[in-house]
Amino acid sequence: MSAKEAKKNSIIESALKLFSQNGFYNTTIPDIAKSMKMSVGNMYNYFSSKEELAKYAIKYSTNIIAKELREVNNMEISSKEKLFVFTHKYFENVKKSPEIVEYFLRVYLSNREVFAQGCEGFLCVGDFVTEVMILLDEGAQNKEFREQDFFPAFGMFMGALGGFAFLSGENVLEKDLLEYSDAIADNIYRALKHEEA
Amino acid sequence: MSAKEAKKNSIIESALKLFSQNGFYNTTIPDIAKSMKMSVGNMYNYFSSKEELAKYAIKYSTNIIAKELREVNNMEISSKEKLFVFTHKYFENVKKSPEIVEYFLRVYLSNREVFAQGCEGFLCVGDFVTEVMILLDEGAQNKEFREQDFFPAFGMFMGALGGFAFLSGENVLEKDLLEYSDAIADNIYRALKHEEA
Amino acid sequence: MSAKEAKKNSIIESALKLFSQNGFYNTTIPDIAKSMKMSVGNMYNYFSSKEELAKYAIKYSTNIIAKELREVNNMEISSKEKLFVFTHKYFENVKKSPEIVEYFLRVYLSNREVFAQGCEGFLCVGDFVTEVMILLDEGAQNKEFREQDFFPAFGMFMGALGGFAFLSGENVLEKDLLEYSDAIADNIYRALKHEEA
Amino acid sequence: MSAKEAKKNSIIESALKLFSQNGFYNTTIPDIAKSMKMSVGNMYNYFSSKEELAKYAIKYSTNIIAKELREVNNMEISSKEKLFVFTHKYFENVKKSPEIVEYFLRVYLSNREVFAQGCEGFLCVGDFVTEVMILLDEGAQNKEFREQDFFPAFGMFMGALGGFAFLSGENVLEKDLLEYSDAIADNIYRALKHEEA
DNA sequence: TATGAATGAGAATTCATTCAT
DNA sequence: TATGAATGAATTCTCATTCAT
Repeated sequence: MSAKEAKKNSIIESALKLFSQNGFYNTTIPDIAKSMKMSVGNMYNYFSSKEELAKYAIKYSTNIIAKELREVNNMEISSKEKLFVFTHKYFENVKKSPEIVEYFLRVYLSNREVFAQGCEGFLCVGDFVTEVMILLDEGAQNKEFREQDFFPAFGMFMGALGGFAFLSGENVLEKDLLEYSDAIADNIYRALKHEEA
Repeated sequence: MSAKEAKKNSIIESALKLFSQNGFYNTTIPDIAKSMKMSVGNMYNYFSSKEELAKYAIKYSTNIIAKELREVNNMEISSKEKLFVFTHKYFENVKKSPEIVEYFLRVYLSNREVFAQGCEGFLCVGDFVTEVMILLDEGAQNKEFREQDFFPAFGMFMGALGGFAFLSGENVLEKDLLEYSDAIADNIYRALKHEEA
Repeated sequence: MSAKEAKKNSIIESALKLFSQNGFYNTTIPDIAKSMKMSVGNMYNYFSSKEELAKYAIKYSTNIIAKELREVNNMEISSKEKLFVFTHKYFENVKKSPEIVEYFLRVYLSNREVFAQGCEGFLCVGDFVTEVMILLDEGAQNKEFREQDFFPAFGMFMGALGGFAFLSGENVLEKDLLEYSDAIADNIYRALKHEEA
Repeated sequence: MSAKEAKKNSIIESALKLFSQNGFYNTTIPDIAKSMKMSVGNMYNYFSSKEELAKYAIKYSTNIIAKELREVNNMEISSKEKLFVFTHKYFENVKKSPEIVEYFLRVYLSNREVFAQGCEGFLCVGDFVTEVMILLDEGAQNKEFREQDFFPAFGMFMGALGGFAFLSGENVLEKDLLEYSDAIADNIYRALKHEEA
């Protein structure tokens, strides 16, 4: 990775944090520049616009989560176990780097206009969606999960994880985030599993 | 309801639509005024600021959904049936008036700074949260649902419904929204129910 | 003319002066606002962009010159006399309101990109071009002027008048502008007239 | 000419093209550097500022036209013939290298502020002006041209040629530029010549 | 109540120029 | 001589809010 690439990534990480904390429209380029201790003008040597930066950021954060799930998918364990392991890793991530998931929830999902050009369909989050599909497909082929339409299963999986990350961000939870991990994985598992499984 | 109250509500409905379509920061007061065929100045006779209007809007839309769920809660049917009936009504709402749910998902959940003062905790969405609690509590007391922590159950319920409304808004679904209703209610039910139920 | 129309015209006049003195790119919206003693934001209640203002200005200044020439064209005098009378009136204008002609020469002719959209062909200066055509055509029909292609005659007419306005703007002339009027009209007339005329 | 001189000239030629196409303010130093395949920083080893480059460019383009006219002035032909020959050569230039004349018309004449320091009076275009003076003076001494003030004669000569180059640049001409050459030279000649000539 | 002109503090972006390498 | 990252002031345009009418 060239020095310029490294700096680009470093800017993305800073932007990710600021965007997820303050929102896209309340984060200014000077804010990001200041957090990087660089000048406003120089920012534009790395990204041609604020929107472009936001698009790089969603790809960056998606890759991190996708990589996590890919590793789990590659493990030699049952689909049920994969569900529990990934849920746990996911919440660890939310605890350690909340900006990654919050960026997805609060910036990407909510500011369609920013990502309209260049992130059509699942273009910018496809890596992660693909891994979720793999997890669900495998489980169905194993007979661990019921056969069901992709969308309800996907919506339930993402909704349960995303919804909880939201609650965590709102600081309304009474216990540590990780203490809920198994209960949530269990809910998802029960929703997906074969009746008699 | 006074004439003024009626006009206020009419402004809220217009704002709800515009905010949910274009986002809070891409909807201007002149936009709202124009959609109401009234002057900007006059808008301020009804709401003291854009933020105040946004707060009224979240209460307004929450009430609609809460009322829907309250009616279901008051029915003389099993908790399982309540789940299915409400899910169906919810998706009917999403189809008929997507702005109500989209406002919650894309404006309220994603622009914390706007609602920070005045909507602390569940202050602005409490009516709905309360009804969800009632639904879950009753199910547990019936022994239809397992005993479990409120948050995982709540997050899963909201996440599954919210997540699907998102997918619907993204136009990625292959079938009509209502055709998914039972599958989603079923997923939620399976997650919540007693093992042997 | 509404009060708003009047103010619009007053802004155009101010802008015309500043643009012609300092050029399009060295005149800022704050400059124009300051010259009008109004705020920057309010400027945009009258013109949606700096370019739009520039386009209004070329139409405005063209109309003034075109009106002058139309009056001359309507006089009951020979084409030769029209040439002399208009040249004189034109230089009076250059002396009295140099911004009108200078805007044409230094802003309109030299910043094609600004006028590209909306002033195609002679769209924004057509009024004046039409009058020149009438003058030349009439002279040809009178047999006062030779038959010749429109473009060489037009280029010579405009070039001689425009070129001199430039020299005047450069402050290189030794005598008062008006003292050159007859000599210039005479040059143009000699170029256009019938040999034996 | 040293290697450095050669590169300087090569930069000037590139800049001339870009300035005349896009205008002074819409041509950036990075644009010029890119067209030269060199770095911005290195550009400043050749020219201390953008303005300095623009001043070199006007001298460069003036020299080309002046040289053309000087050659004609040195021919052993009548003043009338010189007028026709030069007009033809001038339009050949406009066709072959429009940037040279367009630079004069669209950059030099219209951006006084850029050339204010260093090109006072005719300092940067003097070579050409001198040759025009020689042409006009000789004609007057020959008795081919009328005695008349320098400025009206000069303005008409430059105006007719410049005006036509403009029309050519606007792509409004119906025939090939060179087909107008004699008609234009004829107009100029008729304006300047002795009555009985 | 109602109007819409007016304000002015910001926002994103550009670009001539410098400077460390 | 050559590179291109870095600087930061300047520019256009936006918009919530106010206020005279």
